[in-house]
Amino acid sequence: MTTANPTNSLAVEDLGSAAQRDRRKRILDATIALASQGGFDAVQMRAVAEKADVALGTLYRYFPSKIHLLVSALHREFERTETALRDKPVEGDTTADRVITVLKRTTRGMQSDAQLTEALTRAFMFADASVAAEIHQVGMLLTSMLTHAMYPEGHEVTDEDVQIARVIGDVWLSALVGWVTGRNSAAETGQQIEVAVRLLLRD
Amino acid sequence: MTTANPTNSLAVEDLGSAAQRDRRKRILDATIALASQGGFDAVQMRAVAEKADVALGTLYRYFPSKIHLLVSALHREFERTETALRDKPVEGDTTADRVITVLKRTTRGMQSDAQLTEALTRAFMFADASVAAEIHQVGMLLTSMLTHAMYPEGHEVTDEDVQIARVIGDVWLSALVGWVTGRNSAAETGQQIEVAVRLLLRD
DNA sequence: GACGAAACTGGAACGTGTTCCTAATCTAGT
DNA sequence: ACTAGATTAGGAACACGTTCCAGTTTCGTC
Repeated sequence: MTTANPTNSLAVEDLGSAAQRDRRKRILDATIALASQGGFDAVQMRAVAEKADVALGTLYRYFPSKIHLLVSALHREFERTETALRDKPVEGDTTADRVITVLKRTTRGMQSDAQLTEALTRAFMFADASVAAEIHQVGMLLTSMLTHAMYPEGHEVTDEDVQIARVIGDVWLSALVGWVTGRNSAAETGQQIEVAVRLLLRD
Repeated sequence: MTTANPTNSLAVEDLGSAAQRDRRKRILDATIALASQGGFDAVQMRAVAEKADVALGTLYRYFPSKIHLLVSALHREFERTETALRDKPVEGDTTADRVITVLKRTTRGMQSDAQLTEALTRAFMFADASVAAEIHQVGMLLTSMLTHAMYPEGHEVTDEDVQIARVIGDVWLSALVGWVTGRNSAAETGQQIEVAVRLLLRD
């Protein structure tokens, strides 16, 4: 899956020079700042470029589209969340409780910045095949977060566990989309997730 | 929920004159024709207007955005599917079997026109709050399809049944998005749905 | 330190969704 | 049939994502 990657496509893991890493960071910072302030529509490529102090062409060299940009931002945010979560063990007696705790905490975090969440979620859902790589990474991160919640310490994770985690991830995403688009309230969103988890993890 | 609706917003249920109903139909026909031929990107508002033999301004009078247009098209298609399904009783011994049958049949139908499905699904997922009404209708239709599959004949439907149906609908949508964006193969999509249904409906 | 390649800047230009305006046409009420 | 009001046609204009280009700067190599 690791394709040859000579000089272009700095988007994923290629580090580049310090200046390049710094540019990339500035771009993602600008993206998130604009997104938190005005959501998906406020993340305008010209505005991102200006705020990141980078030419428009350079922005496109780093991120080939607005969607790539936002999904990459989502990835970075998610990584932050995941490492923060990885440290402290999750409280809760049953797998269901732990998963619900983790998901609700994450959801609450996202709901505290509705605009940002709207921007990132919409981008994630709108992504087409050209963003498959980045999407896949985010999906893996989410699944891993969930299996971690299911089994706190290096417990074996079966195929079925992964399947369940994936289903839960799907429901979580759908619920988030429902919330972002104003179809569900925050309470309904939490309930929707809880229902799904309890149905899927009744052991 | 039925707000006053004097003259505008013909999009949902307002019938209007025969000529207007005909225009609306021509627009949706053109939309679906373009979508099945070239997917989301091929549904260009100028192209739809021309193909439907309608001015651009008129198109926007009937459907206030491309997303509204595509979601309305999805709604019409879904209604067609649902009434077609409603007739013949679903075969299958268990609830899980019946639900899987219905979903797989529907999925197969959609996969047979990949471009159309891509267009409609992406629109559905990209929709923002302003499309909430149309989205909600489609969601209700889907839930009703699923509860119908669970209980063939006028059997009572509990709250939990509806919740389960909703979860299944979420998973189905996520799976569809995965397929549409080239992340999952058709086989994986089917499997993903089957896994979720069997987990949720093990009685 | 000089050279060539790659990256960056600044900005023009293009495509498509959306808005807006004017003139022509249709519809309802008399 | 006539008129007022609503609807539609036709098309210009604007916004933002994206592409492209010419000139400048940075970077690796000798």
